[in-house]
Amino acid sequence: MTTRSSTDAARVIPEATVARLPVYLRALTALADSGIRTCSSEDLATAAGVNSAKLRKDLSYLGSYGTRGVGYDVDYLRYQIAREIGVTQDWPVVIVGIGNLGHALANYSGFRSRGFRVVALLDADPGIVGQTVAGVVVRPFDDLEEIVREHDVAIGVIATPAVAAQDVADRMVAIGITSILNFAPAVVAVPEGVDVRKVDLSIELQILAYHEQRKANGADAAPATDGGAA
Amino acid sequence: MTTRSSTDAARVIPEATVARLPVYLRALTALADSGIRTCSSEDLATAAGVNSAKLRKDLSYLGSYGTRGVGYDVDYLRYQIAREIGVTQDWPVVIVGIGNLGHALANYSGFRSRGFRVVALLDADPGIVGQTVAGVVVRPFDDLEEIVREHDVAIGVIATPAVAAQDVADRMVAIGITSILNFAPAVVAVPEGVDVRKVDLSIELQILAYHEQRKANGADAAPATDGGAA
DNA sequence: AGGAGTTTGTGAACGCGGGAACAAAATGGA
DNA sequence: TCCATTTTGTTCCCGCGTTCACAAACTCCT
Ligand SMILES: NC(=O)c1ccc[n+]([C@@H]2O[C@H](COP(=O)([O-])OP(=O)(O)OC[C@H]3O[C@@H](n4cnc5c(N)ncnc54)[C@H](O)[C@@H]3O)[C@@H](O)[C@H]2O)c1
Ligand SMILES: NC(=O)c1ccc[n+]([C@@H]2O[C@H](COP(=O)([O-])OP(=O)(O)OC[C@H]3O[C@@H](n4cnc5c(N)ncnc54)[C@H](O)[C@@H]3O)[C@@H](O)[C@H]2O)c1
Repeated sequence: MTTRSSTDAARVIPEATVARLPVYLRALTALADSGIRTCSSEDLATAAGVNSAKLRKDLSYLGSYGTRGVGYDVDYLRYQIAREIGVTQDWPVVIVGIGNLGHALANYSGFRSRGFRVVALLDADPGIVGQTVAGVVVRPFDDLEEIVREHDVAIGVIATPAVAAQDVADRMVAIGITSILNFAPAVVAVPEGVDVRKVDLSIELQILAYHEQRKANGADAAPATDGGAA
Repeated sequence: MTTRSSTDAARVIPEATVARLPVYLRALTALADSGIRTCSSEDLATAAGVNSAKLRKDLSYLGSYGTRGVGYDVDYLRYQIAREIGVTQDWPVVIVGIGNLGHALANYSGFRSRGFRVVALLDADPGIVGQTVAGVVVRPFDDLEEIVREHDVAIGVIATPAVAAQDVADRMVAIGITSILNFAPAVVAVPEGVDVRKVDLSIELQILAYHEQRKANGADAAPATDGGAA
């Protein structure tokens, strides 16, 4: 049915590569915006902050879209990557939990420009339901099923407090959502076939703190005194 | 072999392990909050959403803090991990770019409870400077140096538009910040010795979209009935 | 046309991380 | 005291991902 390429059989793209494709896409868009029509793997790798060999290998999983001795056509490669990722059309997305973070997400213009469309904002708090955020009226959480069916939503965003995250995820899964982006600092368990990705500010900061501490101790050589082996 | 105390140098913790320690810490806090004093690696692994063998190996990099046949003392292990990460005291943090996202970050209570303290909010827009956000007055970006020196800040958060990210990062690095958490969808280059971690909503969504697309296309390529369930 | 220069695509080597499996250590009961 | 049970800490193995290095392919200049 879809653009089923005749040449490719069982093309499996490594997960690490998949995670970098959006970065390449962003870099290509930046290049295109500055009027550049063609670039080498070296150019693009620099813009994307990776090694050029890695970039070439990553792109090789998609196909041979470059020209030896020349490089890559920026627009063409950008389209190919967008197609591979699946963002040539917009994906409908629902956001659950319209608190501090939910407001910021609702107002985020980057959704639209990167292949996503927020079709609904949902919250369980009657005090928030009915408010207009970013031009969209917040609807009760119980409308989730109706909305998901109506817009054929496959991707849900959780921006509720941690205690509610698992419940919200369960409801999403029950209704047919198969991809979840979780901002709550909680591990959410989902059945096979459902993807969950997490964005956790505190974890990122703590990783930075760890390295920061090591930098400090490297000069200092004075780790905290340990209570000793009991 | 013998669990020499923590003052031993040469203890190199794999990056993948470092990234999971905060998750263990969170899980341990949750266990402690529900009154559990002791747990097995299996219990903790379940709470953290990982394999128990991996958990044990991760913890073994820190030392031998468990008791065979018994498990781990929740509070003790929690302290050890917190100490290893470096969050037994608070790290001062500055946030640059107090727009939609910056507001949400400023209002985020999770900073304080997880080892971080927001010492300043900065913005370049005179219309935003002087406003009070989360009880803190937004200061001009040019005050960065003064603030960093005064509070000995090592960690900076970038929540500006993408075009400003590199400039802000450069200023931060010049002033002595050595760890950056970047929310802007841009690759920021920094000198050796400075750590940058990125949080990118669009990338996460695009990764989900890729897999979502594969699930949809899988109908014509998938081998019979394994299809996602099971 | 042919050679020099460029740049891609990929084969191969290597190191890191994940997971199974097991020996070592601690508890508790007979 | 001694043995069965539990659970940790560690070893071994395998697969994935990164990087190097180079042949193939293309352009451009003479
Ligand atoms: N604010 C930040 O910058 C930030 C940063 C990182 C992580 N987080 C995490 O993101 C989540 C949201 O943070 P926040 O600051 O926006 O919190 P918040 O309390 O301001 O907002 C949470 C919203 O979720 C709604 N909610 C609660 N239970 C719900 C349920 N069962 N179904 C639907 N909606 C429900 C609440 O009514 C509220 O509007 C939290 O888990 C927080 O830890 C926030
Ligand atoms: N809003 C979201 O939910 C969201 C989600 C993901 C990523 N992001 C990214 O986070 C960043 C901020 O998003 P936002 O929605 O808050 O944008 P915003 O435009 O609302 O806020 C940006 C703020 O940065 C300030 N600023 C601009 N240049 C500056 C400079 N050189 N120095 C200091 N401050 C400067 C502006 O005055 C403004 O207050 C953007 O890069 C955006 O792509 C936002």
